[in-house]
Amino acid sequence: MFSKIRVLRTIIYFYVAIYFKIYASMIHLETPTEFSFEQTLRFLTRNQKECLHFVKNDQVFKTLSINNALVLFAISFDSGLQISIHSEQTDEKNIKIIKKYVSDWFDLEADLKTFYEVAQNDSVLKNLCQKFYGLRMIGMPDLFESLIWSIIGQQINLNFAYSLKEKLVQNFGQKLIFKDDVFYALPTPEKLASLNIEDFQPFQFSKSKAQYILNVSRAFAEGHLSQEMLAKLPFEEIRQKLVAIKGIGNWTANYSMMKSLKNYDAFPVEDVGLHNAVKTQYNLPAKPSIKELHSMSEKWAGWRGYATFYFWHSLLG
DNA sequence: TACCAGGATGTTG
DNA sequence: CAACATCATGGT
Repeated sequence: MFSKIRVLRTIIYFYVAIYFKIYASMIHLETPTEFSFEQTLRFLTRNQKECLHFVKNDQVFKTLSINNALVLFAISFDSGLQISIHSEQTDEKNIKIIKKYVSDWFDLEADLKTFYEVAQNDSVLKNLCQKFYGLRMIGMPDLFESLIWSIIGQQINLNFAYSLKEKLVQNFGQKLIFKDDVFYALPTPEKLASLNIEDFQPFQFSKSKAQYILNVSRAFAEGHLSQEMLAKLPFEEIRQKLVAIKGIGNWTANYSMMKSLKNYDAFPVEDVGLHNAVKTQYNLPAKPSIKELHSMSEKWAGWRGYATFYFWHSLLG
């Protein structure tokens, strides 16, 4: 009789432990009315070489470095976002950080209603908004990541850009192994700052591209530049501080401002993808000039970055 | 082979 | 300030 109670107690303990193991690390994140998980996945799966997140069975896997420790979590959708954390320690602090990260990443806080109202001024953009209803600007909550990614993407096609990023991440990034799968996170600024131009060349980086990446990495590693520092500043001051770094031009600055700093009006007007999308969507005989784009974009005032994102999305077909 | 790709910098008029 | 030249690297 005594041993039966012990067995029973053990069983109960076991299931209680399982319960907490599973449910203590399940997080629910409310989504706004204008939110489409389908469009989110469509964007996130746009390139097979993407190595900083992973999508399988409508679940998005992401590794995040929190206090120098990698944490893996998976996001799925079921009347709101469900986040499960696959990590040993998941304290309240980490949960808070992850919630904030996902909210920023999928841009859950943006006032999409107002964007859609503004889009009514432009029949072409209005059409895209109906087609991609609920698409939010999938961002990069980490400014360093968006700067590195946009420098990689300068003047080369996206496919090649993804393959350069893959090499950078796999060779210098942080690695986490979970159930025989390998998950990566971006190299730290310190790690990249410690490299030389020659270290990049075996991976097909041009010398200038490597130098630009070093410039940004060193600025971050040495504390001359940080996301917190910039986030407080007004639009033009942020842009100027970014452009002051050799290798960051207007396109890169605006790209990062829209993707990482929630400057929804940031407008990477030099973007070739935008040019192609606008040509197609407006049925123009040729790609628009920068001047023409500035003029067209007045209709999107306040939301030029969001409009750009929708035009990019139209390139997926 | 010439031209293109989610540009940036430097020089010239 | 705007137009041009040059830089690099791979893909088509």
